[in-house]
Amino acid sequence: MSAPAPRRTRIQKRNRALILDAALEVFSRQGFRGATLDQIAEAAGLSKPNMLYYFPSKEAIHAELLEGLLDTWLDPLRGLDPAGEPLPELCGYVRRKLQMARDFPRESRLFANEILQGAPRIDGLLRTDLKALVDEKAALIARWAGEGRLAPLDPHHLIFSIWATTQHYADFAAQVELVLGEEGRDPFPAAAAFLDALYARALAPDRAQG
Amino acid sequence: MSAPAPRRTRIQKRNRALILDAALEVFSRQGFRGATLDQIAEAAGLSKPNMLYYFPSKEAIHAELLEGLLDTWLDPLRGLDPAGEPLPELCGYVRRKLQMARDFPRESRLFANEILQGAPRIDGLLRTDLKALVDEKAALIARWAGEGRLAPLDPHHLIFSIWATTQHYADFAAQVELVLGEEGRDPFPAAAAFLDALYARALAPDRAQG
DNA sequence: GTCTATATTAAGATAGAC
DNA sequence: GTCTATCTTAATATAGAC
Repeated sequence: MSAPAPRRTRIQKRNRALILDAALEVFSRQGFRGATLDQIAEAAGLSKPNMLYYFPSKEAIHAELLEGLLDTWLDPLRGLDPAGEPLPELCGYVRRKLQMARDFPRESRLFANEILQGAPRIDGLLRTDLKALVDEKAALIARWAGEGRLAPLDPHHLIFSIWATTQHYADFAAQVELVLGEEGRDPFPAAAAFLDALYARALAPDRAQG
Repeated sequence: MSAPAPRRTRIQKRNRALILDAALEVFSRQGFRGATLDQIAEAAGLSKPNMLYYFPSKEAIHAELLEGLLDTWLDPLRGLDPAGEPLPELCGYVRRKLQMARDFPRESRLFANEILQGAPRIDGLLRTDLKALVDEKAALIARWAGEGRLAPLDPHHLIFSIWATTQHYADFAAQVELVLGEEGRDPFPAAAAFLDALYARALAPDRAQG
């Protein structure tokens, strides 16, 4: 489906990477319309015309970021293993997803910005790739619940809750930091412990009745 | 602290309300920088200069929206009653917060946009009003947990998880709709049932050990 | 590949008539 | 209170020299 990777010189690779990194920084904070090429060029350390030598337009830069995003973003869910034990599998998923929020907060915010706006530029990918994967994993979770190996919770909404609780630490980091009031301190260890306990409790299957 | 409410004619009240409603619509989707006065004026059904007769600037419109927001937004948490039963109190809080997301999705997105950008315009209010209320209610939850009437979960992170899971249905509505694939249908009843079950399970106190 | 200079449109805001 | 016209700056993008 994707075009073949074009051959690029070292300098092209370097500058494209600089631009994409700078654009991620700016788009993830300001959204598409709020970001300006000036801000991105400055963050990349390039002149605006030089930046536009590498990408034809603002839209093209944004599109390239979004394109690469969803695949990485769904990796943790892909890793949910039908052959594993339900409870550890789901707790592992939560842990991986939280780790993504910690390691890639800008990607999380870029995605959040896009969805907040109504997903105008990523709608197609969500309808196909995202929905297919979620439906597949929701079916797996439903099967586990049906076998009594997991609490009987709506699988789609369970996945939503995992997305929400983990991405919260990237998307709402400013608020988390202010509320916890320990502004230098890393909130992720406590978040990981909390989420593990939350889901371990909520997902444990009902005891077999006599 | 607030200035006294200025006296206003009927036409002033009507037009200010039209402008604020239109601005909420636009700011909540596009963020502060992404929104334009042209979009807001058009949505309000007023000319741009006429709109600027009622508000001195774009910033002033946005500031007025944010100012009114936090109070309403925190009402559900304020309702957490120290005299009530812990489990029903918390489930009631979740229910009220979800109801807010359903009834005021634009307010939720406005808030989300502001935090995503690093809370530049609402930082002060969060440090004072928000933090004070959260700390107060977290202490209450900690007390309940200490008395064995609630599961021993970190109260601050518990509150974060409730914010995240409920606001998700407003902020990420586009994605929720696409993933559920029933595009006309209201996802809130199922969400309410799921969240009630999730928190009822997770928050139930450990059984007393012999 | 990179730069300066600039064309073009959009956006925030104001002037002044009515 | 509302409008048309307009000022000013910012923003996307391009031309063309080096």
